[in-house]
Amino acid sequence: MEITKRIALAAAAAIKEMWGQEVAPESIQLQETRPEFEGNVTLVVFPFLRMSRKRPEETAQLLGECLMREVPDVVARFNVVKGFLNLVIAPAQWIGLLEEINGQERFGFTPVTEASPLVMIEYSSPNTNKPLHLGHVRNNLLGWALAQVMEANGNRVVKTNIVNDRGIHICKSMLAWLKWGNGETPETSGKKGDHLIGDYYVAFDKHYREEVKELVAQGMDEEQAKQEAPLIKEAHEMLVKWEQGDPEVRALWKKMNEWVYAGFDETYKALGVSFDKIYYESDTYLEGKKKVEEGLEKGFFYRREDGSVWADLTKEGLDEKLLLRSDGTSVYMTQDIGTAKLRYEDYPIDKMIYVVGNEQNYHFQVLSILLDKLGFKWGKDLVHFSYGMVELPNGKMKSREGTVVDADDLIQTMIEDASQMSADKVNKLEDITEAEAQEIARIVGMGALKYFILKVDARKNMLFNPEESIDFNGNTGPFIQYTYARIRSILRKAKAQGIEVPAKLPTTAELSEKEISLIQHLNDFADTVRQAGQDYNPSCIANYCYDLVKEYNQFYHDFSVLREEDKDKQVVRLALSEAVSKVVRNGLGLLGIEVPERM
RNA sequence: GGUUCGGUAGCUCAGUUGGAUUAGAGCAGCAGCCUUCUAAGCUGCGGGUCAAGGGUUCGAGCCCCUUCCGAAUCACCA
Repeated sequence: MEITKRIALAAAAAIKEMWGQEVAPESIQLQETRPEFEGNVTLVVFPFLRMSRKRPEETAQLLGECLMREVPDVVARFNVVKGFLNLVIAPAQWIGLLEEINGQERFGFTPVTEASPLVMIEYSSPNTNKPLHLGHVRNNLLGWALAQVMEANGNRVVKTNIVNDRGIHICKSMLAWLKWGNGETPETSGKKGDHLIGDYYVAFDKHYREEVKELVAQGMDEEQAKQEAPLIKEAHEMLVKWEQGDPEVRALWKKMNEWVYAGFDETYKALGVSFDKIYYESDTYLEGKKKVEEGLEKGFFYRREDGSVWADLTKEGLDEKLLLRSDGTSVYMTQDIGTAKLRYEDYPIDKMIYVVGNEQNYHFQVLSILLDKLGFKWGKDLVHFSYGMVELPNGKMKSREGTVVDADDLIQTMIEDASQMSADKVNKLEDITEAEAQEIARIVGMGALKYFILKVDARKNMLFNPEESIDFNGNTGPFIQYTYARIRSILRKAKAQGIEVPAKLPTTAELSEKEISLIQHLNDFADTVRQAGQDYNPSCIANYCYDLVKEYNQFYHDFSVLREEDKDKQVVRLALSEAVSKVVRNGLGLLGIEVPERM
């Protein structure tokens, strides 16, 4: 049993015995002792002063004596500072804990069974008219990490993507391609499909703005000009044709979407993300209409004189929300309802998590209420995993102003920088093939990018400065990967010397403060994983990994793992190193960050 | 204006359910450390009114109220 748990139970029993009060063992505060005091675990006695009716010091003293009696194998000795009871734990307990951590391949993970709750996570959700940018990268990395975290906490997870493949935006790209494309394809141009389509989207916008400008110059007011410009009218006509199923338009749409999907797949692969099921809005938007009609019949919604359908949410403290336009076409909300319906037909999900930016907080507040009204049992408790925007030094990313950080460019730059970095190193790895070097550069470059994004609290807006490239030193992914690679190197060398870490560790070795602190730290991994799942926040795992590795590094410089004379101590330090590497591998794994055996 | 979220070092960020005279990392700056298990590292130094004010209590960066500043949102856009 865990050390803290045993202490908490014993303390609760002692309190009941001495002062006759029931205390839940979980409510007893146990924390790591500050380095300036002697001890490993500290029990805070302030909450029990009312029960003991004694001074803090006296209360702590009594509790300490009681614990020495009750769990003598755990508590070796204690001291009292004000209301803090500092406990020195018997070394054998720490050895036991270390064995336990090393004994499990996935320490801190909750196993998934058939009976585990089924959680669906929607993330990515791209539009098909432009390539992915840094904002999407944050979404994809968070979505993937969250899926891993939910699984580590004992949930069955279905990762899903809803592709926004229909609407005026894709018609704009199609039209521009028809007008100015001369039949250009990804093959003939050598461009990635999503970039090719993105270029035509930009081209449309450019010509469109010129038209508007010209109309304004002719005396038309701007709002009218925006609607009257020939290009936008043509795009609208194309959308109507699309909705009517015009074979020519549909064929073009299909062809161009395929190009985009091929491009996205490359980016997804580079990011290391994947999906179990992909939905397309072209399939779901009609379902949404049906569902709204259904709600209309049941009286949840109402129809206005112009034919548009609305939901009145004023009772919930929100506004009235449009669900169908007066011409009967669907809006964003309608599509999400349709998608929800199809999903629930496919999977009997218990919980739905939407990974979508915080700009849509209001949308999901409304969606939750609507899905609940329409009878989705998970609607009320749906989770909008709302993450903050990625900002640039001069504000938001705006594709029109060309101030976007392209995902593919960024990935390529990161890998090149990592490659350069290792080439510049003095103590380069020798006997390494070119292919291995490239693979390491990929792992390290992506590690830097992923860690940079995931270490920040998902809810907060974050800043990315393109002028300064993402760091490889300090609090970064590569630093953690580097420590991992070094530990692996130590373990390889130990093995070469014939030293293996046994399952049963020697108990005679004295443990230093640093070693005990490291074992405690390792043990916290389980709590961190749990917390990440509870708060839907992978960032605490990233920060945990950094803290752990930082502590190990300091330990590593104070002691020699391989040169220790005392065999027992050496084995314990090797076991500790192994445990750190394993926890780091699992922790980074949850974030989708790979670890290199050498770097 | 309503709603929601945020404000911690020059910059980027941590800070678990309130805990210990001194609120932590990294970057940037300065000074050291490669015959020693990988220097993508380690050790020092400087840098803070935790936006401001009040409250709750043994104790507040964290909880409550007020104010200031910033962001998002409040579309027959997606």
